[in-house]
Amino acid sequence: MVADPLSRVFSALADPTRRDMVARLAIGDATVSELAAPFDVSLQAVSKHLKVLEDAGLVSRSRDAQRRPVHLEAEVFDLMTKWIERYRRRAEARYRRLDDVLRSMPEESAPPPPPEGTAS
Amino acid sequence: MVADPLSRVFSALADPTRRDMVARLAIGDATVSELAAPFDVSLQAVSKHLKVLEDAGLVSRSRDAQRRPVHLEAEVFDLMTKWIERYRRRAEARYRRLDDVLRSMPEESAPPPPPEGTAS
DNA sequence: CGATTGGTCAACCGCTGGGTTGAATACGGC
DNA sequence: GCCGTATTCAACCCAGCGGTTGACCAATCG
Repeated sequence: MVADPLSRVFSALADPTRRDMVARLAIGDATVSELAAPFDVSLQAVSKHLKVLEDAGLVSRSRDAQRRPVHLEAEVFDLMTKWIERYRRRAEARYRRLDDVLRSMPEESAPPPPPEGTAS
Repeated sequence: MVADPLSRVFSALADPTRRDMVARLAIGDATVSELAAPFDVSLQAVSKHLKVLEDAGLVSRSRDAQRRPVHLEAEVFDLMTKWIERYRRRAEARYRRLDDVLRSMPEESAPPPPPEGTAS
């Protein structure tokens, strides 16, 4: 899995089980078994999910005797938030602009608008 | 593809090509061919990508003669943003709390903390 | 030391995702 | 009505994902 960071984060969170794990980890660190408990899957499956989350930078794992406590890393969320906010704002701005245009020229809507239609 | 909305949105954006398309659409609506131009894939592949984005509620498609202009829908972004913000805030709050704890009791860190380790 | 607990590695399996090509559909122009 | 343009549908291919089981490490307990 050698994808770009953003793809890794998004695809890590595209799985509901992994999102649930993140939700659980937001409350506090947990061991693999603790994380596995609520889910009806093998420990190995959970281990795989954790690897995905770790590769995405969403969690980190340390060591405590036999246990491997999992810790949620909040910073990576920013990567997503920034990307999302960027395009959302642009889209919303466009929407408001269009709104203005429609208000200022209400007759230009039904018939074929002049020539070309590529630019904006 | 009958997954929950959040999974659909995250997994739609897990693909770099689709993110690029969203970026392009943030500038303004575009036809399928226009969207396809920058990418080195077939028109059919682009059509599939658009279907994924549409199923996720990220874009909508109308009709203009033979063309099917694609429009970015900003609202769905909120779904993600809300989810992300929720857990990020919790994780950050925990982090600050831990910080406080560590500051107030600097000796309790290295040796095995009392018994049990499940709760928090 | 051997046994137990906690977790990972490896191989495999069925399904889906992203890509292809080729045929079909939906319009507008003539 | 026919042709070209814009897009989608259908079938197929291959890689990767999420799941399994079985074997394997790591560390603590007796």
